[in-house]
Amino acid sequence: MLHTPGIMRAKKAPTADLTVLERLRTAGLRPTRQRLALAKLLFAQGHRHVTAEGLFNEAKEHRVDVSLATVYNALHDFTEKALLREISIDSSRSYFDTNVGDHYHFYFEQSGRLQDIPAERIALANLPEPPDGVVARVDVIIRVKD
Amino acid sequence: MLHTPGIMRAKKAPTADLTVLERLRTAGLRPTRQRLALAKLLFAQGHRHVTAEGLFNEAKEHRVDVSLATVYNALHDFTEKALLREISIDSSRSYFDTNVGDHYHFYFEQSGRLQDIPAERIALANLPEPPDGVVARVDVIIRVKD
DNA sequence: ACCTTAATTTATAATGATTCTAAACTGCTT
DNA sequence: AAGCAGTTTAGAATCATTATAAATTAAGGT
Ligand SMILES: [Mn+2]
Ligand SMILES: [Mn+2]
Ligand SMILES: [Zn+2]
Ligand SMILES: [Zn+2]
Repeated sequence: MLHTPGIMRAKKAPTADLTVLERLRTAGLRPTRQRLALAKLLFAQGHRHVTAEGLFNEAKEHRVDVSLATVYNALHDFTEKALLREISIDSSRSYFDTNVGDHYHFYFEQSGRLQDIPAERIALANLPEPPDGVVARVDVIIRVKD
Repeated sequence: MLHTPGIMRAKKAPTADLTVLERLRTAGLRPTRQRLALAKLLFAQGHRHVTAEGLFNEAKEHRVDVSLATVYNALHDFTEKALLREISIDSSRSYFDTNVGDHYHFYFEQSGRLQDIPAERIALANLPEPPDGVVARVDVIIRVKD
């Protein structure tokens, strides 16, 4: 007996899906259909830098039915739970980075693309202490005219 | 014979004004009333970090009659001529910096304030070369939760 | 001073990314 | 199965910024 497409879709998820589901649960986020689909797009392959609009379009290409508002909600929810980090590079839009570890960036102004630079590739010495408060993050952005 | 207020305003400008006027001319920008007034606000005292809205309000306080569109135009014209530099820190708005030399920043997230860090205060070694293109600028932003 | 012209200013509308609203829906616990 | 807080969503609203196009002005030549 052949299984129907409908049943196939509901079948127990393969490893990658389970991982994503666990990630959401661990973060305290309900693994809804929308979040699971977006998380799969975001975390399936290596590290990525996406915009809300970009992820929204990617979802459409993959026949993931999700609203733009939900993409924004998910990106922010993921960021709050440290599954993503937000990067301000261009005042016109926000980027979200699936690499939440310590690292820096090349920013290619022409294309708007971001590329990771591992933390150990740059020696940042003598970082001054702020006069008040605590350092939340140190951003290094090498802007490239390409 | 006493001079009228109208004539007083048209009188030869004091040193500070001349400097600003020369700066605009040297940059190839017509020293209009609006640009002169904004440049005076920007460059009169030490280095500053302003937003368009902030400068617009400051102009109002100083009875400088100028439109918001002109503030944006001037900030961008000044930036093109390297009298200012634009800083992207927060995706919601742009900052303009009167310090166009090599330096870095503290960003106080609570207040939205920026503070300069002289270039020599941070040792940036082993900066990797971009795969393509030429480095336009290296931004270092220390984000402080205050 | 007067002309001419291109640059500049400005009120106003438009844009575009992001956020808000409030109603419908759904995952999870009991 | 029921209840409910959490989530999704269409659509409206927001807000910084940019575009438009008409009025003004700086600069140079006469
Ligand atoms: Mn794909
Ligand atoms: Mn003042
Ligand atoms: Zn990254
Ligand atoms: Zn600065």
